[in-house]
Amino acid sequence: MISEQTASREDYLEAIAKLREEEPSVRVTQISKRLGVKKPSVTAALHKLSEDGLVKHRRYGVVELTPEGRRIAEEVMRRHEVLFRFLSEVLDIDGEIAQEDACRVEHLLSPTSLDRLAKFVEFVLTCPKGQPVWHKGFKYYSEQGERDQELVARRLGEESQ
Amino acid sequence: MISEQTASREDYLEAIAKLREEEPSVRVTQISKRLGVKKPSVTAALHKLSEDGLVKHRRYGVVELTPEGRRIAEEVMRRHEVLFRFLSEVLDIDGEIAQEDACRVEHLLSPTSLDRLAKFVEFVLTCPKGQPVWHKGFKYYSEQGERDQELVARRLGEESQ
DNA sequence: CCGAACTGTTAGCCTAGACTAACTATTATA
DNA sequence: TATAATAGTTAGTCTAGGCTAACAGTTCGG
Repeated sequence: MISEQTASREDYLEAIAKLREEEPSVRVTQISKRLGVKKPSVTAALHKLSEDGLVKHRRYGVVELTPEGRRIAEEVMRRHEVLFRFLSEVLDIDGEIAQEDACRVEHLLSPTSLDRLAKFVEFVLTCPKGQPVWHKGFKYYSEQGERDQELVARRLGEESQ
Repeated sequence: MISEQTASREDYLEAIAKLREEEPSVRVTQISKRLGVKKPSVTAALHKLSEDGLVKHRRYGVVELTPEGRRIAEEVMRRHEVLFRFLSEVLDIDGEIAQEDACRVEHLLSPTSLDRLAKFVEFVLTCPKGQPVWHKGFKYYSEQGERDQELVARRLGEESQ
């Protein structure tokens, strides 16, 4: 479903958890479609995840998360959510792209940055000081900037010396 | 120098470019130290990068970027810079962590998101509407939030349904 | 100018993940 | 119930990257 070339263990757990919310039983084919990966890759991944006690899976049977697997999946989903909201709601990135970027980045950001980002998103969208103006302000600024992207890049470069 | 377990081709190009700024000639050992990777890994990486025409390197000699290699390296450094500034200046993340996160994420974010993030950083730090207040506002908010982090997380969760 | 010390390379092996081709179970339908 | 279709697995390969051990070049000091 979501286009990706390579999926990590965490992606599998996340996919299984999401599918579980949508359908009563999770099967290899569903995971395969969702992650854009062939079925043998899913089988292989499930083997490893089984060994690590994160999923339960008997040959030709359904796939389930263990409590530990579920815990991790939920953590990943939380990270995904934070990133997705930042990209789509704060940066106003197209939903499709925001999903893909969130998928890729969700495994790599440190907990520190992630937590801080969560607070930041919360802050920006809540705007406690009562200035939701800033959001419109950014959109305006950003659209203007589309024309002289180069200029902005150059300014960034200079300031960073 | 920067702690990392696995480095991508782009990391090598970036490291070479950075080292080049610091010292007249770049050698395998320097790259190895900088990326926290053993020397044979560097040799192997240089082979591939040579095949792709991104670096020039003769056995036991110095390492140089080709024009194309330099172009890519500069692009990566720009991405790194944008991410680092966002993390350290906007989110106020510790410099060490910000560097590491930027290193990991810089290869994965889409150009769209990256450009938008660059503009966002510019906007936030420039604050065209003349409200640098917001920055202090976030710091305050964020410190308060440290105590009831859980609560914030929960609120995020609810809203995302 | 020769050997010690350092630098770099090769060879061989490991891990994560993905793929195809071919085989085995299961399900469903005539 | 037999057989076709679908689902899942196995086996064998591939790629990117990393590592160690052992070998080969270079350089520097005596």
